[in-house]
Amino acid sequence: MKLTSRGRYAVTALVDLARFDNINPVSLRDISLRQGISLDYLEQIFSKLKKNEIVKSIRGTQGGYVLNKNPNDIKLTNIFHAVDEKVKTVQCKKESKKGCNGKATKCITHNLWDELEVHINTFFENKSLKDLLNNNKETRV
Amino acid sequence: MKLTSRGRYAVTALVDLARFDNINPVSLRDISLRQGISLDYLEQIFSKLKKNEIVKSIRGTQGGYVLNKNPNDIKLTNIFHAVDEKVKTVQCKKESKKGCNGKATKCITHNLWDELEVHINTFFENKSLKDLLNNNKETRV
DNA sequence: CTAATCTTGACCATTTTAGTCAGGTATGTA
DNA sequence: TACATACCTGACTAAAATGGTCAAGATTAG
Ligand code: FES
Ligand code: FES
Repeated sequence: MKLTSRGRYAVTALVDLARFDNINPVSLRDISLRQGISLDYLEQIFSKLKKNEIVKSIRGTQGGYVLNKNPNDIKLTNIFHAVDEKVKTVQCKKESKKGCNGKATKCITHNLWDELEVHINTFFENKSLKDLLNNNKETRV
Repeated sequence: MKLTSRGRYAVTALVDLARFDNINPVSLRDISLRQGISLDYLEQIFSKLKKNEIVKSIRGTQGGYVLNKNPNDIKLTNIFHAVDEKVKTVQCKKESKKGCNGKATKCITHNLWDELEVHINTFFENKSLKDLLNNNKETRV
């Protein structure tokens, strides 16, 4: 199971953004330079974050992005959902009674994978951007 | 983040094996038929499980595989490790002070990804094959 | 002997990832 | 008004990972 760079970048970029957006919009160019993430890739990512109403954009000179919500209301779940970083422990559809690869029934370990998915998602639901900001200011233990 | 079929198959196959190995070795062919997993793929998987001393093999007619340990001592961690299903939340090396892609320092969200990795691995460390057997008996009735 | 099984290694199609590239369009400022 | 800054969009691609298949052989019970 691995976390993609896209998901990592989305969170990192938003933490960066959250730190600086008090006064002015933050440009992707700045984030790119500060965090060492490709500008072109960031643009793809922020396009998704915008569609999901996590950030707002301001065009033109001196423009950039600002958060569209309180950092406390932006959970990792929301961020990951926005950039299609989903937790998938199975192939089969949840609604369907069928198993993976169109098998007639669910497999004998199915409950386990459901549990695992819940376990991971719980982590994402309990972390907000606010937590990450605090966490980082404290230089943390 | 997604769990690979390889990891899922390994666990499913071992649960199947654990159910039947009381008397005789269990052939991969049987597991393949019961669980609907490609025989050739199972062979790759069991080769790794054997190298990691999770199962023993018995060759020849009436041969097959048997568990090499008590189901209680086979954790998901062990199984996943054996088949290279690792939890990776970052690209950078843990030992190194450098960040992802050879950056000079770790990123500002690094702690988060470490936490996440621990959170997931904890789940795997607390589940044994025994748990899955019990679990399954309960739900079967 | 022969059928059932494990053993090994090569091979491959498809999908995903992590970007790059090449254009736009909008807008504050000089 | 010119122009630099920044967002916006879509196409493209190299490399890796995934989820297998295929072929050929070695062991051993019956
Ligand atoms: S994981 Fe899909 S059938 Fe169990
Ligand atoms: S995840 Fe590698 S530097 Fe933070």
